[in-house]
Amino acid sequence: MPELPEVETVVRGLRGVLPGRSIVSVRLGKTDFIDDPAALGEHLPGRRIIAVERIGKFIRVELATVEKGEARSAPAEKTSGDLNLMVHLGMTGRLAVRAPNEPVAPHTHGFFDLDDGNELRYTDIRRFGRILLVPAEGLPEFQSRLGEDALFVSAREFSRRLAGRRARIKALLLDQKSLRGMGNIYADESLWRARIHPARLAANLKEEEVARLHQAIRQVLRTAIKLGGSSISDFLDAEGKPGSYQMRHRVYGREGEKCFRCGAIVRRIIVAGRSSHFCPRCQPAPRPPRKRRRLRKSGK
DNA sequence: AGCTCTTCCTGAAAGC
DNA sequence: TGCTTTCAGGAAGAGC
Repeated sequence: MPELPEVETVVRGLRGVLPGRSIVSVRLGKTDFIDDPAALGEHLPGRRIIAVERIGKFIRVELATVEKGEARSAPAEKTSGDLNLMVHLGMTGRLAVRAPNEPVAPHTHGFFDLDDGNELRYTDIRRFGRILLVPAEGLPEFQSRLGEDALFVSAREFSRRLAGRRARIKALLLDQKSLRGMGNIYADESLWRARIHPARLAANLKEEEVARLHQAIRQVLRTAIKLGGSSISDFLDAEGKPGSYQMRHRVYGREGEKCFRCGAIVRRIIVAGRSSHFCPRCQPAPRPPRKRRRLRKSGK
């Protein structure tokens, strides 16, 4: 499933081919994951791609209106865009440039025809992804609804975001409004590295634990990006190549196997509605051992 | 504020 | 063998 490292990998791939290209036309299949399907055909054709960026788990394709008289060979870049095509890959989304004669993968629901004859294709088996247009002036608000990027957040800001929060740390890591870009795999991996149990309340973390977690997140994400992300459940980069970070997973998907650090058996529990993998010895549970306590016989 | 539950969707895997 | 059920999960919304 695409999380920050996978999205970053896709963005880097697209950045090499998309800027400078113009969108000629748009063809759509199923559209239930698109905010305003009609708007795509209305506003994209004729615009030129000037940049590709990552905002949390969103891919931002920045588009500019091509001025009248400006040849299609005119230098790209510099002008600032007036429209952004935002793509969230959800669980199974893929975004890649393909030649028209290449076979179309099943569940491909979006074709953005480019002026060089190629197609930017959006494929999404489960359609948990999302596509929407955000005008340039709406971008600040769009961004403000997401937290700091998990890869760039400073130690100070990170700890400020956790301070006083009564939510479980796992829930906060997954909450995009708190920290953008984290997903289930990297949350579990980071917590294991930092030796923090996923069900701990953020407010109860000691200062050094918060610092350790911040470090762990950076390390895990950086290494994952370097390896092209994790390819489980068929993630492929923009060129169709798998990443290899799944080989480095220390707890995710390892329930019942031995902890790489201490040898205890890795467990899986549900925290914040998500399956959470952890080592019961390295990541001690918070005091009330998460058992469901019987309601006390009323009285006082 | 934050928890649980539900919804969306499909394919893989488990169950019978 | 083959059909049925369960599960996985990002994000949003409801209800408590």
